[in-house]
Amino acid sequence: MSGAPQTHHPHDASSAERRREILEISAQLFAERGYRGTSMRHIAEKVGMLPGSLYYHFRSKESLFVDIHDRALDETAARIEAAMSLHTDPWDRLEAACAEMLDIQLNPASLTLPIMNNLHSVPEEVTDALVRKRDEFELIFRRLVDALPLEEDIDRSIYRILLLRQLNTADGWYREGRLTRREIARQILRIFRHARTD
Amino acid sequence: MSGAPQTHHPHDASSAERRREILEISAQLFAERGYRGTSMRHIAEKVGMLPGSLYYHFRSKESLFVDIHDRALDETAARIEAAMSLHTDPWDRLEAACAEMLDIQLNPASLTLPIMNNLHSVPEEVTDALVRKRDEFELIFRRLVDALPLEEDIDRSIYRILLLRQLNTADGWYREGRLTRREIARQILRIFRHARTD
DNA sequence: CCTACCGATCGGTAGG
DNA sequence: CCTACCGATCGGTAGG
Repeated sequence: MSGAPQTHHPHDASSAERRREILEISAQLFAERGYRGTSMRHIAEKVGMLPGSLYYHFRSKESLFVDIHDRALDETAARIEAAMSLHTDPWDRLEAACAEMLDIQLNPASLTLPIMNNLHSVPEEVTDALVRKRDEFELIFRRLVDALPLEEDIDRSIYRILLLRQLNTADGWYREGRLTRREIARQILRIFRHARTD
Repeated sequence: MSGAPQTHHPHDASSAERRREILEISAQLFAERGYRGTSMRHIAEKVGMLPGSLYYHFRSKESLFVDIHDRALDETAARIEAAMSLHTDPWDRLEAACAEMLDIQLNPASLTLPIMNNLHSVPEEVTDALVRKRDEFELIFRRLVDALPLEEDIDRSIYRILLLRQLNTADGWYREGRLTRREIARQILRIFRHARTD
């Protein structure tokens, strides 16, 4: 319960802070320019240290990325569960989850912009671990979708995949101004809402 | 009408063939590993020439990518227009277009796998040209969606964007075997079909 | 966390 | 289309 990070070196308070700072800054860079397009030198520059110094905090670029990815998913899962729990109706629960997810994905100031997709820009050695973590995360949506009173000719597996794609890739086209995040969540749900009439 | 490529050097028949071969092979590599993850050396190796020789056929890696992108969109537009034109009902036309689009996006042997999204893996100098070309292509879907008898509280602009996202990113999750491309097109349309009842 | 550095790889070019 | 090469950049490390 101490919450100590699983680092491989002394983790006093200031070191943990610094580590967190590196995570947040590099998360933004990875989100903007992709894994390969983001160099350790660039990260170091924005953090305000020299390139080699990053390796005092992280073993490698890959482990830095995996760390961001895992933390982002954990935090996102927690926020979504909290938002869902305020509702009981299955459609309301789904909408709350989607709105929260969009809010996270579309907020550039967010600590958590994981590059949820386009894993082919990440070296193959780490994709296995990322996919496993992601599958675990998506169980939330599997449960949400399974609880829906959907029309019977809709494949729930495809339905879930399509919905998640929509949420995860929204940052690729969203532009501040025209529509709020919440209005977009509404429109997505508007399209995906196919209630069984019983 | 000669169909001669707009190259900057002699384009006899065999040179045009070679050029085409480079385009097809590099298109696949770009699709698999992203722009930055694909090196000119790797392309050259798969084509069967030495790295420097690629520059006999293309001015730069960027221009090679832009060329692939433009050709892919032109060919895709032509195929979609042909598929659409077999129908008159707006929903049938949309479904035909989507099925064709999916068929292209999900076919690994296809000459045209453009990496339609994730433009942030491409250097900024070329994204303007790519986005312009893409906007032009998407006019097809703008017309298709505008012709639909949609329920009135659905934003056609968002609707079009969401549908295109779905089609363009399908290769990120599709796995051969479980469902055919046509069944997926059906499921997507099943979700996006919200007819006005009038 | 800095200094100083390594080997590998990259896009690209001159000259034939 | 090959030979031979360039400068730049990359992830990472030793030693302090």
